[in-house]
Amino acid sequence: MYELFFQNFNTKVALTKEEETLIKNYLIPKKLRKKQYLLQENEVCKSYAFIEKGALRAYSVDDSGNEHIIQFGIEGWIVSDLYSFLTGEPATYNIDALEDSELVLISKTAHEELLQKLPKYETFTRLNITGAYIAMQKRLTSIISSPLEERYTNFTKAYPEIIQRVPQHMIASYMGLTPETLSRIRKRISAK
Amino acid sequence: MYELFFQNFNTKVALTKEEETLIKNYLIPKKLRKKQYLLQENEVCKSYAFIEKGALRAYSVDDSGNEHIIQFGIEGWIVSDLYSFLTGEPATYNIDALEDSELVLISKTAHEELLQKLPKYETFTRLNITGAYIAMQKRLTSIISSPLEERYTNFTKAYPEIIQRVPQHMIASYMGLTPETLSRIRKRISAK
DNA sequence: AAAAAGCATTGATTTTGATCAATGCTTTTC
DNA sequence: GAAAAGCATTGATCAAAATCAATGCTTTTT
Repeated sequence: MYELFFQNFNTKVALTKEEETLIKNYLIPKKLRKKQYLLQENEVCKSYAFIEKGALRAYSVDDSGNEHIIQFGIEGWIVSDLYSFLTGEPATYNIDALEDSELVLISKTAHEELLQKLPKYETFTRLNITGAYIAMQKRLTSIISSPLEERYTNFTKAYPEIIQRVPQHMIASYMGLTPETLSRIRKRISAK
Repeated sequence: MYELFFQNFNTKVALTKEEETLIKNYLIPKKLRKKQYLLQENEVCKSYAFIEKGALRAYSVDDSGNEHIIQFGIEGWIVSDLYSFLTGEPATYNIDALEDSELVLISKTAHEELLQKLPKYETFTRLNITGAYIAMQKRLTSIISSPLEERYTNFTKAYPEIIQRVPQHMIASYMGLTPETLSRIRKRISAK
């Protein structure tokens, strides 16, 4: 249990056995069946989740009722509505499972206590956010600067696993496109 | 000197006089005239900059030679090509001054030493990145989910200072639009 | 003070992606 | 194993933004 979590932690900051035990006391395991929610809009996000197994998505719903996928997550990734988690404001995202999944939850209070008690946990947190920031900045740059075909091929190169496991219309949503448009882009690409 | 920097630092993590002095030894002041570069594409980004005064922008240039503004920064903000700074890879962004500016530079080696020596500096760093992450996520969500008019009004509400100080065609670039389109959107909005 | 450069706006046209609609698969569900 | 739901694709039409082009202001530069 928590194998991947600690493997991931140790590649970022090496832990002693005692430290691992300390952290384990704060972790909460959670299983989610496909389509079940981890978080719903307007709830407060009370924990963030490390994905041990499975796949999830975070999405928002606009005024016209259309879903927009903000983020995917698979094994080894973290999903959350970070804004809600940190501020205590109601979440603007929904998070649900795309496959049966196993999560490790870190509650807000656990997070705060660990930050106090264990400097290595703060380092872990800092590195996680930094990585997430850089990934998101790449995505944003790609959206603003690159033509659609390139954006799609970049995505397939960067996240081949996601392409395998997620239906195409969700990739379209993630890219801010309709499924029809993505289908046509793929056709254009394969014509080359 | 460094007034705003330490004011900002202290609102995030309170420092003793000794700690301030320690940190001061690592800081490098830099003045930049309007249009001067802080960083150019393909250089390695060797420091990040806290803005004491002035305004800067980070932008990328695509294959067709078009500029795309990734980020603005004014007093109290941090600008950098974080990816290049952290990995040592060549920068993909250019950063230049939109006004005569005064910066506080923190070099890569200073950053690493401070992280080692001073836990409060790590907390400062973590909070900075977290804030930047949340701001960027809002921007991304807005791009994917909101109609253009709303995106523009959101932007004006969130960053009225930027609107005041930055020419409109740069706002358009930041939004991923042509100047003509933004002009027409503004016309539509004011017609209401 | 004149010339040049930068900027915002408007109009006409073209391109691109969204929308509406239908079809054929494949995967779930009962 | 039949019915239903979910999914990707294709075609036709519509809407939105980009592009091309021109004009009148400001602000810089010299």
